[in-house]
Amino acid sequence: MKEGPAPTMFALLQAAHAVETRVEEALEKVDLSGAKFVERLTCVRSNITQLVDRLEADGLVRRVDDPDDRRSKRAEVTALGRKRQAAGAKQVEALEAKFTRTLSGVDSTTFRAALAALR
Amino acid sequence: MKEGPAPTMFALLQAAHAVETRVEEALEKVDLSGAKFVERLTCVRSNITQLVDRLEADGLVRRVDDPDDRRSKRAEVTALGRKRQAAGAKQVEALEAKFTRTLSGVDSTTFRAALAALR
DNA sequence: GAAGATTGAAGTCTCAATCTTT
DNA sequence: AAAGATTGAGACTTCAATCTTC
Repeated sequence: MKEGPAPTMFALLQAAHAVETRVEEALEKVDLSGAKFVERLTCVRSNITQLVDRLEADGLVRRVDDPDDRRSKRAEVTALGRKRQAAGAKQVEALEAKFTRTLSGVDSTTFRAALAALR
Repeated sequence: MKEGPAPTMFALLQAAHAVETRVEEALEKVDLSGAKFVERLTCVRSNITQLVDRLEADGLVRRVDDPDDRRSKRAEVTALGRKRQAAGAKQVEALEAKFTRTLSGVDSTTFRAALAALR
């Protein structure tokens, strides 16, 4: 019945998942999602298209033609978008503070070095 | 232009995302996905229904009526399912080994304690 | 009514194919 | 041909509603 302790790799994934859930919940308070808040650029183009679709539907962003390149569209953040972004940032900052407190007993340099090695 | 270093919280999420991508890629080699391999029970019921749908479509699982409770279905793993599971486990083990090697310079007890605190 | 499973709808992500513009 | 955006399809996840059985 060999069944060692849960590998560290899964402990990492589990911890990250828990943190991510908290981030999503915090952003939900201000009617945002993680994806909408981050507007990440580390994804495929079609994902951005759909994400901007949803942001535009929420009135947070407006598509504008790029005058310099007619293939391009610019996503212009609306006033509501800026307000929402600020509210989201506030939520995330609060979470970061709590995160830091939770890890107050840990040497952050070492911890971050370990995470960086895994990237 | 205050713009501190990327918070540790995001470093964690980023590292976990990188690791998860590698896990998915490894499982893809044996025609599995992370969800199909883990068959996690930490999700809502409707998710399980759909996951079993996909597993059944792949021939890895078979729905069987529960004789003791006519509301229930049992998901019986097929021979192919067991074979696939073993292949997936092999891939994951290899990744874990690499993961451990990458973190060989880190005190795993401390690292795991930090992760556990975040759960 | 509560517990099983399922369905429908929506968000997030990826890939392949397409269309326009450069 | 290469670079922009988009569309269509599929995987994964959640929630709300429904249906059957307990």
